[in-house]
Parts: sequence; structure tokens; C-alpha cells
Amino acid sequence: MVAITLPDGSVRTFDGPVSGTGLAADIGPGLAKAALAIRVNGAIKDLAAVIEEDAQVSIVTARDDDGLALLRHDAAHVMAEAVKELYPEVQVTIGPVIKDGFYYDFARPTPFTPDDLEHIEARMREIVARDEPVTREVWDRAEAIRFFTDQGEHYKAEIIQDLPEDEEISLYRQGEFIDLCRGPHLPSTGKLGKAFKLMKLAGAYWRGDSRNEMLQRVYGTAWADSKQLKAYLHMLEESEKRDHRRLGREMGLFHIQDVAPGSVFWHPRGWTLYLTLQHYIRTRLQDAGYVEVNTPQMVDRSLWEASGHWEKFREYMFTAESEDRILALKPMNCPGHVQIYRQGITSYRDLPIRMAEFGSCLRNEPSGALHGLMRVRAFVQDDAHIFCTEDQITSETKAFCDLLMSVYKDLGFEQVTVKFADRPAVRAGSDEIWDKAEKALRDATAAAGLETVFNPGEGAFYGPKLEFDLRDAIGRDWQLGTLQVDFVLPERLDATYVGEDGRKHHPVMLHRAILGSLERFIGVLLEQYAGRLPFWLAPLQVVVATITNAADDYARQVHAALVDAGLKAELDVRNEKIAYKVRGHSLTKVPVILVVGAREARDGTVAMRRLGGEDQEILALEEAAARLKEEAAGPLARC
RNA sequence: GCCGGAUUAGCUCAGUUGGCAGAGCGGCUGAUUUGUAAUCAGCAGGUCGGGGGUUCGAUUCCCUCAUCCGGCACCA
Repeated sequence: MVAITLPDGSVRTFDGPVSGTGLAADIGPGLAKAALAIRVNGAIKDLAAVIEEDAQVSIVTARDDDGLALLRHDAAHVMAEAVKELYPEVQVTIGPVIKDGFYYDFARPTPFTPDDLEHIEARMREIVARDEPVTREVWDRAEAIRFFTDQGEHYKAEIIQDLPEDEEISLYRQGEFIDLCRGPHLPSTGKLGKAFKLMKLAGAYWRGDSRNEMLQRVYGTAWADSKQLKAYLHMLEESEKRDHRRLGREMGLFHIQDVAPGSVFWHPRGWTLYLTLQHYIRTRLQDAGYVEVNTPQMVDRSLWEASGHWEKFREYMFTAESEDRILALKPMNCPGHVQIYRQGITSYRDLPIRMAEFGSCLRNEPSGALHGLMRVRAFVQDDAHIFCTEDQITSETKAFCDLLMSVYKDLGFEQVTVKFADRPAVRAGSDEIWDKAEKALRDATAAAGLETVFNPGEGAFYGPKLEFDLRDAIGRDWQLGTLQVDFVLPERLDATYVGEDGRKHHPVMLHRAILGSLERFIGVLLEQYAGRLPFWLAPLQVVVATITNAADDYARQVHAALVDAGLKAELDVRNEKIAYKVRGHSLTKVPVILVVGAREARDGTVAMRRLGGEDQEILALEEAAARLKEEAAGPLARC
């Protein structure tokens, strides 16, 4: 007797062992058709797997996340089968499930073309139509290696070679295609259905290592039904509309041009936004006890040698030569800050010193990494270095985390992922120092009430690190803020303070940024709001638009009143219909349009229209200006 | 940096056996004086990314460089 408990608590008993297929059929024909796999006591298995003893079992369908993942995994296998049929010389490697889809990496002397993609997808649909049974086989390791080697599948043989000794070697067979796979899989290729699509081609290094050969990666997406697929494709289209590069052009904020790859030409409105954001963060830093400095852009190589950058960071540094010296454009501000710190003698009583700088940094990022505002070669961070004693690490870190969360909240970001990265394999400093630094950082994050995701071994070579990732509205994560505990640089650059004991000690440096680079932050901000920035941040807040030229003089008065109130306002007295003007300014995401015609001119009022709104509000001019002025103060109003 | 794709007017894009360069939007000018997401007409606007080659002739074919896009690697 085998008793099976279903998720609803009901129990079904069978005379003997029963397969997932049998169980699903026993429950009902509808479920039998939808069944993709089973979950036995929490572990997901093939539908064909036999349940030998009493267990908690649920039937997995494409409606649950595990089922969808299975579907995608099978899509990868079906794609590999299609590729092997069409191009027998290709070697298959790995094909995992990823967010929204799957990919498979193939080894092939010549890359695939977009035309090939169409053929592959068409063949996949044939394979689905064939409804080939998918069966699991357990092989002897040596035999499996020999098998794949004989087939010319050297990557597969290598994968098996590297599997742990005790791991079972399972192969899945569908039609003529046989692949190494842990499973589980769908019972047959027909279960994949039709809701999939091959999306793009890309190169990808074998085992993710750029020293290895490059494979051909084919990305695809797969869903439970065509409605979901359609919704996904629609979502992608919508995402494109909020791409910050597109918004930047449409809103007239900035452009990037091939004469200066990785650098931004900020237009008047974009620069206004930049300055507004900078003013905000500068004020917050001042209020938090930071002092602001500015350090040289070009610095002799000797300083970079002393700091370790010449050794560790050389390839990212731009250099210039002058009078037989090599100068480097600074990629970071930290060595400069240590030079300021070192002027004169510092007492423990002076610590902590929180030294901030909006310094222009240049890094020669690899050309393939450049991406709009998100990854540039010239940028400004809201950078600061906190020089403190070891005892102060916790309190300074907590204060920083609090400040950071408050800033993110002001700017409209509520969901922050905090990653804690600990000691990497290659590092400087003793284990005792690392123990101390990691503990201090952990204590501080706990004190700040932050939950962290552990990111093992990803710390900086000089110390552990917190990374603050923001998710934009499209669901992408961007690392913006960071805090790094550094015991190494103060020593290398000989920064000291005199302690209570009258002796010299090296301070600890906390490298920290909240916005990260202003460039990247603005990119994230634009995507987060789809260009519809909060009023206080909007580079153009109000347009005064006339209905007829008869209202021009009054419109000028309105505009002047707004400017007097400190608002960023423009006047639109073009000889155009109001609908035309409204549309134009709406497309550039101006948050407020004040419409004035003969009535408003007569009454001394304005018709206020919010971006995207359908109704208007008639207000006295003074009232409107006062209200908007208040709104424009933004979060700094409470400072 | 690596793999693939792209580069035509300010923007979005058409342009096939290689034969004088196109549209829409935007801009300018004129008419229209307009009530909340596109009024009408006219005009201007191009080394077809740069360089080299093949050809009587190249936006089109070949080579090369640059930049951009999508991945990969990188991201102190």
C-alpha cells in the first residue's frame, strides 16, 4: 500500500508503487494532460518517476514556477535537438534556464546567422509536433565519457569528467538526441507547446572565462501559453520606451557622440537635472557632517604606484605625458584625499573626518562595456572617504546606511538589495584584521536594521564591502551605493593619527558612495520614472502655454511670476493650437502646463494641467505659483 | 577586449540583378487666432559613418577603421 497526500490534504492509496503519470491520471484527465512533473516530499521529479512509499506529492504544471522552469529547460533541449539535426557538426555544451527563458551554448566553427535562428525555431516546432517521448537513463561514468567523446562532443565529456565522483550520470533521450542532464524533464517534447520564441544570438565564453574559446549562445523565451508569451513581448516593447537613452533624447537631456565614446554631452535641461541632484546630495552630505574638497585631475604616476593603483588598476587608467613625466587622469579620488589628510598632524580627537568630493574621474572601461549613462568612461561620484578609528567603524557605517536609505527614499526608491561581500581569496591584510573588519561591518548593518544578501569572496582586496543595488521599474538591478572598509590604503600612503596613547596609528578608511556615479544614477532615475520625474527634480517644471496671441502679455506676466517664485518655467506663445502645444510638452515630460487664454487673462487665473492628467484646475495666479513653489522645494524642505 | 548585428536628413526608418537619394515626424516661412496629446500649404535640409579597393559608374560588392546596439568577459 502506498498512501499519497496531495496538497489539499486529501490522501489517495494505491496497491503498490505508482508513477507520477499514474497518479495524475487517477486524479483526473484534465490534470493528466497538464501534468509536467511531480514534486515528491518537496523534490521535483520526472512524471515517469515511481513513488515507492507514502509521500506528500503534488503535480507540477506549467502554471507553477517550477513547471515553467521545466518547460524552459525542455525548450533548451528541444533547441539543442533541432540544432543537432540541422547542423550535425555542432557540439552542444550547456543550456540552462534563466529569467523569462533559456539559452543553449553551442560550439561551432562559424557563428549562427539570424536566418539560422528562423530555421532552428521552425525545426523546434516540428520536434514539438513529433511529440517525442523523453526518457531518462543512468549511465556508467566512463561509458558516458567514451560515448560523448566518440560522438565528438568533447565539451560534454569534459563536463562529466568534472562532475563529483558520487554524482549519478543521467542522460535524457528524445528522438535521436541524447543529452547529459540532471533533469527532471517533461514526459514528451509535445508538452513544450507553442509559446516559445528564439530571441537573440550572442557570443559567450566556455565556462564564462575570457581565456577560453567563444561559443555561440542562442537565447529564447518560453511560457505556459501564447497569452503569457504575448504579454512578455509586449512588456519588452514597453521597456524600450523607458530606456534612458531614448528618454534622454526625447526630453532633450543629453547625447553621446562618437567623438567622445563613454562621455556625456549634457544639454541645458539635462545639466539642470544633474545640478539639482548634486545640490540635493551635497546638502544631505553637509548636514551629515561631511566636508567637501577637490583634488587634482592629473596626478603623477608615483602616487598611483604608492597607492597600488598602478599595479592593480593600470589598464583602466588614461595617462598623459608632459616634460618626461607620466601623469594619470584620476580613476578614483581616494589617494588624493589621503594627501589632504596628511597635511599636518591629526589627533584621534579629530576623527572621524568625512571627506567628500564630486571629483571627475576617468576610467578606460572596455569598449564593449559602455552603455548609455549606466557605464561611462568619465563620471562624477558622490564620493567620500571617512577616516576613522577601528572603534568607529560600526557607528560610521550605521550612520552611512541610515543616510543612504533616507536618500533613496527621497528619490523614490524603496526596494534596496544590500549585499555583503566578504574576504576574497587574494587579499591584503591579516586574518585578524579581516575578522575585525567583517565583524564591524556585520554589526553595523544589523544596527542599521538592514537585511543583507551574502556575496561570498567578492569583497575588495583591501576589505569587505557592502553593495547597494536598486531595482529599476523594468526589474533590472544596478549597483549604485557602496561602502568598503579599507585598512590597506592608509598604510600604503602613510596616513596616521596620534592616538590617546601618544603613538602613531593608521586610521581606517571607509570608501563610500550613495548615488554612485551621478551619471548612472540619473540613468536609473529616468528609467524608474519613465521620464516623469518628480516635480522638484524636473529640469523644466512648468510651461505657460497660450491659447491665442491675445493672451500673450498676460502669459508673460504668469511666466515672470513663476520665475520669481524660483520655478523652472518656460513660455510657449507660438501660434499653434493648444492641443498641439500640450502634446509637445507632454512628450518631453513637462510635469505642469499652465494654459492661459482670454478668460484667464481677464480673471487673473491659470488653468493648471498635470502631465498625463485629463482634467484641469482653475486657480488664481498667486495661488498656483505658491503651490508649485512649495512642491518644488522637494525633500530638502525639511532640512 | 571577444562574438554577432547595425550605421541613409535633427529623429524614426524605406531604398535589389551597381545607373541622378525617399517618406513621416521635427525645423523654417506663410496662412490660420485656435480651449487641453498632431490645423493647412510651401520651403530648406544628405560627402548614404571614415578611408581604401573592384568597376565606365558604388548608398548597393570587397577590405579596413570608428562608433552604436545585443550578449559574453570586465565593473577597483
